[in-house]
Amino acid sequence: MLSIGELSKRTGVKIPTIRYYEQMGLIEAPERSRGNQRRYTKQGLERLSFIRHGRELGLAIEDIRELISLSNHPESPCDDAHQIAKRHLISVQTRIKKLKRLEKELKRISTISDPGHIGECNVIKSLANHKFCETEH
Amino acid sequence: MLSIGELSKRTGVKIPTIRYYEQMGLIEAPERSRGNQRRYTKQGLERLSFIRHGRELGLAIEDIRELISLSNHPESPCDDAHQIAKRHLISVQTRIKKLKRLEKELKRISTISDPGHIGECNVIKSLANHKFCETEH
DNA sequence: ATAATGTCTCTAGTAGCTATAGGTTCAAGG
DNA sequence: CCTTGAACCTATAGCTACTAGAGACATTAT
Repeated sequence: MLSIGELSKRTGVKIPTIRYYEQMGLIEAPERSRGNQRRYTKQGLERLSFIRHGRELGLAIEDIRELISLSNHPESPCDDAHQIAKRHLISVQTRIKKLKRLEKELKRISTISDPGHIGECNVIKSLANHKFCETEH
Repeated sequence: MLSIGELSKRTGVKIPTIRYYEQMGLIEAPERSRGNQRRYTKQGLERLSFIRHGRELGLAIEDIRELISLSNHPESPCDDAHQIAKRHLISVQTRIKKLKRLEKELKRISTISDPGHIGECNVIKSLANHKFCETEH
């Protein structure tokens, strides 16, 4: 039986976050000690690790909830789980593309040398100026 | 003089967001029409564009606030603005790295073929299993 | 003049936590 | 057995950066 602190250490999920997950029904409320403290089993640890991994991959809580409910019906088709992963893959690839454009721009504006006062600062100018836009609006 | 709707169209910032920025003091409260509607000048448009660009680059509101206040003192040194851009560049590069690891993992788990039922689903298994972790915990 | 669209304020909701206050319980040392 | 200090409890509020809704008023086009 694990206390909430031990569970937190083993999963890397912070204590208030664990309680928050319980409150929103993402994990089951565990047994309590005589003094009303939470006591977790191996199952509790596994589920929280599952959630942690999903969050690390950037999945939304609701996606994780869906995956959990899928995994509770071991005979149901696997397609849905793959769909969630694929959908998320696409959004991750989109984010990577955007960040790379952004990286390029930041590199450019953060390495140019400036005369020394804000009036001539290219960082400020870049942000003010539409012609540096890579997205249209 | 631009109405809030026109300003919104030209900058790509949604109307409630513009009002929110005003409320939090990121943009100045503009003049009003006789009927109490906001009327923006070219300056208002420029400042909001500046903010929009910063947000597109992923800068936090507080960073943008700082840049604005720097740009209001045109004789102050330019270093601070570069610092903000550089600090942000590093965080962007970190995010890119993380997302790429994530992309790899998602690609792997979303393309493997499974026997058809959740009991054998590798998407679920990957999330449950520590040995697939690329970060330690 | 009237209808359609735009705008106003105010409040509450969103995601995913994090922090604080004030009290209780647990485990270890004496 | 008693004490002490860390860990735990609940409840509430706060965070970032918006977004959505209600109900009323303004502007614009016909």
